Amino acid sequence: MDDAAPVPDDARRGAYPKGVARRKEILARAIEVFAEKGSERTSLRAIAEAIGISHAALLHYFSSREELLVEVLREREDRYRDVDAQRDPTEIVGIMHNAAHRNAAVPGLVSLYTTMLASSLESDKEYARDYFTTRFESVRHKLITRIEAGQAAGTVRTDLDARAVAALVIAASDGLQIQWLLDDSIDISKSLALLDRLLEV
Amino acid sequence: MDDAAPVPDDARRGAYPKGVARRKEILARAIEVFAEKGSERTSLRAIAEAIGISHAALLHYFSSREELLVEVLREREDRYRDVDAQRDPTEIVGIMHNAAHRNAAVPGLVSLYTTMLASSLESDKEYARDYFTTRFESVRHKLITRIEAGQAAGTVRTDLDARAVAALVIAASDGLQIQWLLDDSIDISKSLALLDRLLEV
DNA sequence: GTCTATAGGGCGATAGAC
DNA sequence: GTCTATCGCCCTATAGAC
Repeated sequence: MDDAAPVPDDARRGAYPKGVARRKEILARAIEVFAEKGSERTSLRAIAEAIGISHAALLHYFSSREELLVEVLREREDRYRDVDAQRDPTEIVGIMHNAAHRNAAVPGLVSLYTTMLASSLESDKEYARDYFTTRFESVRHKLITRIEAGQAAGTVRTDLDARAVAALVIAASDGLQIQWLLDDSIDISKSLALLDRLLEV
Repeated sequence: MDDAAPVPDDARRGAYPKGVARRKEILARAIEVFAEKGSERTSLRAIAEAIGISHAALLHYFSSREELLVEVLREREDRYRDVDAQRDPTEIVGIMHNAAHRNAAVPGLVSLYTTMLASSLESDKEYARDYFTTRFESVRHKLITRIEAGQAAGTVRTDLDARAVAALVIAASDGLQIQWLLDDSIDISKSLALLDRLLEV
């Protein structure tokens, strides 16, 4: 939160302090909107209307619809980074479980995540694809560290490849959320707790 | 494959024999096209062009773009139903593993599956949502039967809830495919084999 | 059964006034 | 910094000729 420097301290796209603040404000409002309305009506015009500005104003802060939607996901995830970091470093499924629990309150954001993930597979969606590949790689790494810590501490089976487990845990977490979005009788907690038990020594 | 009866023996949408044959032909061609090109350019116009007919002709056989894309997924899946049914009835992860192996050759179809799954979450996509909810429920059921058979045969841990395991296995399978689409260093087989081992007694 | 033509609309993005 | 206006595109779906 500097004041006069023209340096994009936000690490992204040349943005000046005032602009950065407004941008954050817009993102916060967008998160609220998506939490309620989900991946419905995600055109620039619809989002702008929901936020209460024009779609042209939206494009003043985000250079494209794709960038806006990705930044919504990033911002939302960043909010909980510190919370997760404070958890027991040998917990593995626990941190996904925690995220799933938070997400249960905002199916709209889970739906947006899924929609953007699918669209990132298209060749002209570089911005989204970069976000997801980087995100997956970083989450896998975080998990690998935890898995190895758990193995060293004797709470996790040592006959398992950490990277394969990490990919599996993320996959389970993402996949269960989708099944749950389609059928809320699916019990994400139950399946994740089960996976946790399977990994135990 | 009857001949003159106006009954939709295809179980769907009033279609007459000649029409059914042509419809299947179109679906087969569409599967080829998607296998190559994936979830790119999936507009009716683009699909029609790739197949070599007009988009209006396409709509003569499928009442909407949504229906066409769902039927592509259904047709493709139906092709392997018998193959799976013949496998050892106590195999669990094996049948997902098998599907994953088939899919590795056609990332385009996996990508289409993911895109349609995401879009089925939107409220105006009833046709797609019906397909996916029914499909998930039926795959879960198939797996539950296998899990219980495995438990009875003594090859699967008996301290696990079959439905929770089923949801987990499907989630893992779907989720790993997505990670693999974004990063082909992800080893689906390795993670699935690992899950298989975890379920063993 | 397949085509061409077109209706009819939403979209992302830009230009330029204030 | 935000707006209105508009461009130009692509889309789904339909109508009607052949």
